[in-house]
Amino acid sequence: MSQGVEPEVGLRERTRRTVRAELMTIGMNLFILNGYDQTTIEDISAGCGLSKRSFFRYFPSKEDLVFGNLELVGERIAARLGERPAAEPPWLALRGALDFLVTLNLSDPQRSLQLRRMLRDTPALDARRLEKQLRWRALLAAQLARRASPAAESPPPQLRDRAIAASALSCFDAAHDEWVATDAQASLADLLDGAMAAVAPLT
Amino acid sequence: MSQGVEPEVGLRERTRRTVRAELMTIGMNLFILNGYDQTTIEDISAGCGLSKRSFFRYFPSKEDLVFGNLELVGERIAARLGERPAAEPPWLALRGALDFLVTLNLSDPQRSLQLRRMLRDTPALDARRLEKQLRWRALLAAQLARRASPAAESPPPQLRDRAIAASALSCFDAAHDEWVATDAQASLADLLDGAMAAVAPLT
DNA sequence: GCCTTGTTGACAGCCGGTGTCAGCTTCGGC
DNA sequence: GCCGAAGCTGACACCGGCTGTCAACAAGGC
Repeated sequence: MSQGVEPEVGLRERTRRTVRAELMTIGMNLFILNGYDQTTIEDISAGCGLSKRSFFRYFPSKEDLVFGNLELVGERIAARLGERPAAEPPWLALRGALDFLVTLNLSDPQRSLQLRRMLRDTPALDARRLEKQLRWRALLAAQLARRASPAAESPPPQLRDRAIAASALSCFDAAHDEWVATDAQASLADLLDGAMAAVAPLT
Repeated sequence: MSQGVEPEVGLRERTRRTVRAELMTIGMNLFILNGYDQTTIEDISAGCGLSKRSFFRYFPSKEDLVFGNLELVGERIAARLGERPAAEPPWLALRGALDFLVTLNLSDPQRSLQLRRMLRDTPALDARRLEKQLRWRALLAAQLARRASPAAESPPPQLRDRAIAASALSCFDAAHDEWVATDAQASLADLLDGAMAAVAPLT
């Protein structure tokens, strides 16, 4: 018995992770059901049998219940970008890296739709999502900087990389909104292709 | 005497506008001096001889002290876009419209630098700026939709317009950040040219 | 078994934001 | 001028997100 897959992790850490996950699912369910602002932290923590104070020992803020994993997502996209062939032009490489986001959304389309609709009804929360995206921007720009780029001096390379990375993310947002508008009927990958091609050719 | 330039506006409205303006300047000064989060609404309203409650009769929230005019700015940019020749390609037309933002920043560079630095230290506030920019995005996309565009069906026109508008705004952000990084030494207009040209040729 | 460390609930407090209310000022009609 | 309607104000109470503190308890290492 007791053949733990992770022998390094004790009871403490295991229960902690369980509670964390439970708080996330309970919270998201309540958010989608009653709205983000209408759901208080006491509602969520009471659903877990915890006090309001204890909630903040698992999450630094209410928003992190929703966006806690988003930094990791940014790192993944950047990692994908790093794996693209060096000869590929930046715009095309970004399109490839963004396939990670496409796959992520398609892994649970229903959830993705619900989340996006909740954000639409909670502008302040959507604003925080954009803030997280600023970090993605920086990570992607840093990856572009590592790639061999046609030596041009007229735009400082840092500016060039950030502008391209930011534009690509904007295109994804536009595509994602359109995808939500079609109730996930359209192909997110095709929409992203269309959005990016509309800005610059995907050569 | 009493030859008011605006006969329509009574004493009530005049004092109201005065107080509003005073709250904005006092607030911004305190924000830049002590930081946004460290400045309480009572600090600001007390500086104006008002109670905390009265502050909210002039501004719906603390953030609106900083971003109150931003919606108007978006409308102005969109208006500029509407004035561009119909034959001009969208990317170039947006570059022209964004000259409004360039001029705005250059009208008081010092203030612009201080504001941007404060936003850098207050991520939550910067997030709200991005939220306002979402509105700009929509306004600009709507203007693009009004323009004659090469009939293409593969990307839905709404998606196409939003992607292009969002990318242009992202380029401005990148250029603006670079401009702030150079302490306003570089030419904001040139940086914007460089950023947009790096994404797509400004033809 | 003991001691360190982590976790918890309870309490108090700060701040942004809202509802309410009574008292005052401005304004418009007369 | 007068007077009533409408606007503005401060004071108070309240909510919810968030933080500091503290005593009690459970888990883990030794």
